[in-house]
Amino acid sequence: MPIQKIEKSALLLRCWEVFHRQGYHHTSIRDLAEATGLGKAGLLHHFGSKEGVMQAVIDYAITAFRDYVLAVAQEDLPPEQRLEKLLRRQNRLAKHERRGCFFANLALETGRDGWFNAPIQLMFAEWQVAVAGLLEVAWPPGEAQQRAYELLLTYEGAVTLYKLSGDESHLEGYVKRTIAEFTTKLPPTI
Amino acid sequence: MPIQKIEKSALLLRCWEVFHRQGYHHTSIRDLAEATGLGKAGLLHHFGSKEGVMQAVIDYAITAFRDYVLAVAQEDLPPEQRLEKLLRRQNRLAKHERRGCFFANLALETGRDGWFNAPIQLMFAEWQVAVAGLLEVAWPPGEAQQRAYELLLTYEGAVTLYKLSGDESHLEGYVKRTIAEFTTKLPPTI
Amino acid sequence: MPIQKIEKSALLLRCWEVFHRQGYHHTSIRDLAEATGLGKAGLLHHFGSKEGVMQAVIDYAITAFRDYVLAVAQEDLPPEQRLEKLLRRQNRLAKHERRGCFFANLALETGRDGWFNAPIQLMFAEWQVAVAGLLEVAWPPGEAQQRAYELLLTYEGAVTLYKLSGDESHLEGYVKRTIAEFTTKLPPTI
Amino acid sequence: MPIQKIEKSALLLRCWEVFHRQGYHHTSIRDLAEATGLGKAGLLHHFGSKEGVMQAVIDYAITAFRDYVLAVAQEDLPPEQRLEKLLRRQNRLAKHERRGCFFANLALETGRDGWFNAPIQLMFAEWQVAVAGLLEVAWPPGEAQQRAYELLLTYEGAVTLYKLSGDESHLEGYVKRTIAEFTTKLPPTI
DNA sequence: TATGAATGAGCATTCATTCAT
DNA sequence: TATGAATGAATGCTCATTCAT
Repeated sequence: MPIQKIEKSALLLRCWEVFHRQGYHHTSIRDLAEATGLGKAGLLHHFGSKEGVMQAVIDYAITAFRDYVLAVAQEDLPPEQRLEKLLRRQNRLAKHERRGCFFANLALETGRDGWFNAPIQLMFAEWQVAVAGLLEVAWPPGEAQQRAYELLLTYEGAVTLYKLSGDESHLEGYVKRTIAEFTTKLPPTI
Repeated sequence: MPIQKIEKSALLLRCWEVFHRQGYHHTSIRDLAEATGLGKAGLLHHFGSKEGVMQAVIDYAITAFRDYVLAVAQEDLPPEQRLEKLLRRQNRLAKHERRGCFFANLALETGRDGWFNAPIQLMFAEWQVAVAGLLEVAWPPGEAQQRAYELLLTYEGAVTLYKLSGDESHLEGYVKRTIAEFTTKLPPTI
Repeated sequence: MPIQKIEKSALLLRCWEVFHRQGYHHTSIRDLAEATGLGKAGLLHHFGSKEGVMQAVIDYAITAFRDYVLAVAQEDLPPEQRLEKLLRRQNRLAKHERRGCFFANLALETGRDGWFNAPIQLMFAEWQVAVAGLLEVAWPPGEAQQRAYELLLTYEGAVTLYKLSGDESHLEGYVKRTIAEFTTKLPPTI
Repeated sequence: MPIQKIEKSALLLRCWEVFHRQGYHHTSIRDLAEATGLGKAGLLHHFGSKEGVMQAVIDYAITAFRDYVLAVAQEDLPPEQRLEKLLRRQNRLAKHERRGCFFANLALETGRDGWFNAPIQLMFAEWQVAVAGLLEVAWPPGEAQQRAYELLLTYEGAVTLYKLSGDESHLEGYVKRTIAEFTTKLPPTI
């Protein structure tokens, strides 16, 4: 049983990589089958359909993002280090094969009819909460929330330009500007 | 001849709409053929391949964007009105069938291997130049440029969240915040 | 499993007939699908591509030719009867729907770039060995070999004229002349 | 008018080359149009259909073959030189791009239903007459005719093996053996 | 649970040909 | 006479999915 679960998560990681690399429509069941080692029928046996695979992959990606990125906000570090670490981890994901933000890619590709929109919106909301929590050391709650929102916008823009150009300075400049503004506002630690 | 050109641009408008609605991979030659009224073979006679259609559509979309949005920066209006008009026209395009930014959609869908990346990057560069030109009324050139860059990032983020949620306040808030900051910095006209 | 193999060989027989009747380029996957009863996709599932079907068909045809024609050279009969039987069986194949020699047809149609040339050359070499073996009763090895070579040339010419005209005497004359020359050279059996 | 005729023959030469290289079914109107410089519609305007092009090409090829190869039989040379020259010219044609015998290729590709069979058969009959005429110096008419027939068979076989293997010795051996046998039978000239 | 065969719809593209100019 | 546009059928092949084992 637990072994099974491990296997399933390895399966989903493989599928996530393929979807992330090729997008939803451009990925075929065959691609996923080859990436996982299961046959086409085997994959569909597990997930029911291509859409089913994607749903499982999104759940997996969200959990992974929470554990790898958002969890940093709760670590036992000074807040500006927590913020920087969080943003850097986020960037690291985006740089993987220069794929950018998995969630934004998916949202923009599948668009208004996307059945995936809802979980992605929740994901973004969680991100804002986590970041706003950090910013509250420097700004009052309302302003912290607004700044977290604008940071999200800027990040998605930066990742778009990065994916388009391959120029990592879009991502790095984003972190630097954010941290710089944060630390100057931080109360002196004495 | 001129009649031909008009017809071809009508053709490209139709194709642009379909690509914008469905993305590149999810659009079939059949879809384009039906949208234009030409048969599949007729379309390919003009453009050679699906990729050829897309290339022509991108050229068309860039020209249209320049004429409809960027040209506003040169109009005979007070700068803050020019900026607002430019941003609002941009938003109007994004709200069309809730499709968001055609160029960003395309870039994120086709990604690093996209043969379309180069013209889109040029498009974004032009945008930054046009907007920075307007901002120079309020800020010194270097800062105006940096602010134009950050406006681009924020816009792409806003449009992503708009497309994801359907909530137009992402786009409207973006314009309001931008104009507000601009006008407070503007020298008094008296 | 063994059932499968039988089915596959029935499949290949059907495909061989179609290719033999229509040639390679003039045969479509659709034609093959209809001849076999499998759908187009079903056929391609087994062979991967039209070219893949042809490769399998060539292997099948070579094996069948060996078993049906060349094997006669080893039968337990007087040599002149073996030669005649071999040539007659060859003719019988050529007369099937007046298609001529499958291997020569293919070679001449696909030509120098044909990926099928190599196995066909081997096939012809085997033929020469088998026939030369029979001729050695009447001529010394070197001459037997040369005569087998010339018999091959003449046969391919005869089959060409037969296919062109439908006149079976091209094939029958070939056998008669060959056997006549062979038997006159044969040592008396007492 | 005469200029036109020259142009038309240049047109047909181009088409002949393409058909000879690719076979009938594997050649498209587009291929022919590109080879001739005329547009697709232009070609069809001249010849009515793809089949019409081929018919004209066959007429052209037959005339050219008569002029270039068969006419040698009437030249003012000793008969064995005429025979050798005729066979060598024939070989030269076959070696052109390693395409083999245009007429046999066509006959084997299109087969029993070929609308081209009749003129090709006439062509072969003419060949036999021309060669038999030469052989009559060495053999009585009936035998000369039979030998010409067998030479035709052997030639078609040799050209098949040449096309298959690219080994020119099939063609050269054919000429050498033929001439050798002819000259030994020739009455002393003294 | 897993696999190979099969299916019918759809893919981008090419075909020979026709038509209007 | 010649050309570009257009057409409807067909091309080889892939798609997501189902089914029998």
